[in-house]
Amino acid sequence: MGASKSESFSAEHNELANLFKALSHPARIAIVDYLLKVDACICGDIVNELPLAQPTISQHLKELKNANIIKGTIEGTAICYCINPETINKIENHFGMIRHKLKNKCC
Amino acid sequence: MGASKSESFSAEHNELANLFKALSHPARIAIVDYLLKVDACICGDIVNELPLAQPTISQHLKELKNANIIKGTIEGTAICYCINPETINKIENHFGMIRHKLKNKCC
DNA sequence: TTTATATATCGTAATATTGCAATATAATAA
DNA sequence: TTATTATATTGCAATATTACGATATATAAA
Repeated sequence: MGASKSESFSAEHNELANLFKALSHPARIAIVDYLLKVDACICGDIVNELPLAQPTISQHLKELKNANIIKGTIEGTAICYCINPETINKIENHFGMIRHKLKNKCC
Repeated sequence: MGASKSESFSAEHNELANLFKALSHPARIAIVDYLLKVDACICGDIVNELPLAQPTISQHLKELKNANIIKGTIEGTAICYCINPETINKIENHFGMIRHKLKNKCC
């Protein structure tokens, strides 16, 4: 075999795993980082910022979009990408919940 | 090609990506979830909890250990696994930082 | 209309991940 | 010592991801 047995796990566990999978590549972390650095959401020059070819970046952006980590709106010829705060909050809350549950543990 | 061009990205971006990669599989999310549910850290029966063979689970545990998400201490014949709160805090803080930076943005 | 610019999709080669049977290792029990 | 039990490692087949050249699409400018 080799395929992930995702059907064997709960929808929630799969959702979380997919969210983290979207963040599991340095290029995608760099994209998120860059979107944070730029003052406004008028982007479109991510291709010049990263050491990857345009189709590769387009692919990474698609994965971030599918995971709802970023949103893109058409702005003339370019596309304006920005981070989706809801997803960020969702992830932060998830780890806050874990931290909370850990408080009563032995370690 | 096909290999991730990780050398082209910063150490920090690679570190974060590796952390999320460790959480990018439903089995590993399920393991973390299970460690949270169990009262103490005396575990050892993760194999019976998940629909995967023992070598597969051992491999997933290894990846979580390498990413410092869990720690394992030898407890007689078994091994006692528990979640590393430091790493959880680190991730939570990262997203808190992102949320903070987003406050001054247009979306 | 034609050209230029920005992004997306297709096809494919290189590499990585996943899962497990078989086997190894290590500690305890008999 | 020889089981027994728990976990790790090896080897390999199936599948997924990554990267990019070529090409397609879509909008704006000339």
